[in-house]
Amino acid sequence: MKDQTPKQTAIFWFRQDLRLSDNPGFKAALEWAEAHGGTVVPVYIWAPGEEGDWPPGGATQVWLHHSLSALKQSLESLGSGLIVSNAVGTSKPLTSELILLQIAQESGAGAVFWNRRYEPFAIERDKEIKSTLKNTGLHVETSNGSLLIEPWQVRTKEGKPYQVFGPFWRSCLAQLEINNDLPVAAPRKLPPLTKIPKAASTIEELNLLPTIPWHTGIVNTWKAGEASALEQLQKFIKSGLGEYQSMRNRPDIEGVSRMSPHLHFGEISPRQIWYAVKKKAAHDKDLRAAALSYLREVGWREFSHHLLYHFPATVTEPLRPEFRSFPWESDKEALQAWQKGLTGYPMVDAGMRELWHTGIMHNRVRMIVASFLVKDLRLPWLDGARWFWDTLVDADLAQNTMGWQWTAGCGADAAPYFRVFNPVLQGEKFDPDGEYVRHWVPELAKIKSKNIHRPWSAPLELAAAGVTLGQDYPHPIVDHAEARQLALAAFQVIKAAKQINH
DNA sequence: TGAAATGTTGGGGCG
DNA sequence: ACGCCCCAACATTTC
Repeated sequence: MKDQTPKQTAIFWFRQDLRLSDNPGFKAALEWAEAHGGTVVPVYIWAPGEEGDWPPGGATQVWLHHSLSALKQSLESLGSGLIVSNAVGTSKPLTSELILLQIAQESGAGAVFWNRRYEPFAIERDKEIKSTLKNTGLHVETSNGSLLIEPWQVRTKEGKPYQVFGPFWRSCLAQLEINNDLPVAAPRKLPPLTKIPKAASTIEELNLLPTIPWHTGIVNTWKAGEASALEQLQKFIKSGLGEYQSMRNRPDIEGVSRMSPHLHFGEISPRQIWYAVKKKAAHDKDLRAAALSYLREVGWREFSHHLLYHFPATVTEPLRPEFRSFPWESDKEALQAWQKGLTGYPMVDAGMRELWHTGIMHNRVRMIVASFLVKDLRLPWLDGARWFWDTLVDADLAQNTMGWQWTAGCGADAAPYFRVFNPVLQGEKFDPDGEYVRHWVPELAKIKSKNIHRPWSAPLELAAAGVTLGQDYPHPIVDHAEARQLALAAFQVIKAAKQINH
């Protein structure tokens, strides 16, 4: 190759958008390449060191491994391929920036494309990379591939970011009625990947899978990748949407869409979901309410990104400053009991075990276990957030942060301090037959549903089932009624702190 | 996207 | 027959 080779190639940098359909950044790269008579080099860079304090957790890595494999296969089946680059484990430290520059040089690229991310450290890094690449004469273009509306495109009348979900979503809906691009179909074929850069690695070499195989539950529960995401969406729309409103809080029933990990990795876009659901509802008027209630949950995902973008400090700091003086406990044993699903509260333990085993936890149960950690045990919400970060396949900084701050009461539109979930009542209400508990806490499988959420109050039944509390299943690590009083008392402390600050 | 405490009402048992 | 008490059942208030 001569030095004067025209820069015809476009690099597309895959990040949290591991799909080919409705991928605006990828589409832009393809169009640029076509216009310049060149090709596209699809790239994925593994650089966990650039993820701030939140490098991908164990479950995330397992998912990523399989999602990258699926993506690579689709790219290859369309005549292209995926360049996988590893910034970790080499003798000299590499960065995404250096890797992109190197690939650009080797492939004679004239442009680099990607879809935007919204985590504070990612914004910072991407800004630097963009500036560096531009300074070397490259054309750089970024797109919105992950959200219905950009965080900065929704504002209150005073021009401020929203802190309450209701008006936020109303405003989004109004905008989306007027202006919402249709999803773009996947390309039917791709320009060939002619030259493999020297830095190219393999998915295997990223070492994303654990050496001790704890991840079989995840593998058996899920199928990562775009095809699986689209298939699951269709299945949900066909057979789950109608009952969504009535069943969405029932962890013992398949009542939810299970889109969250697919959305996190960008195997599907929220816009694809939006249009598929809208289309179904237009076809079947009876599904209108169900469709709105489901899309509202997609709205919470949008809201979380809005909050993360406008209040980046909330990743570690409470949005409400008075919570800095909340008297959190420090109890390693209690934290571990919670993590392992050994609190003695069946509903909490079932959730934590489901999480550990499958990488997911039903949303209703997330609220229950989170409330238990933060209010019954009074352990810091960040401890919970970090555990979820490591164990959830859908771990997403925006949603994780918002969710935990909501539960702790220190976030936007948060649960008021006095709202303390009773794990027994929540179990009786949302797992009325005890099937969810029976599945994840098999020690209690023989206990009748009347008592399964409070086994300690049924000594005869426990004896008949051969279960001894303290041996086969733990005693409750706290008394909920007492714990509630202590939580309410703890909140008086920050009430006082708020007074002093004002 | 709670739960507990407190207040109110009305039917039925009972002296 | 009547008033009194008890206590579900429901409503309201409080945390």
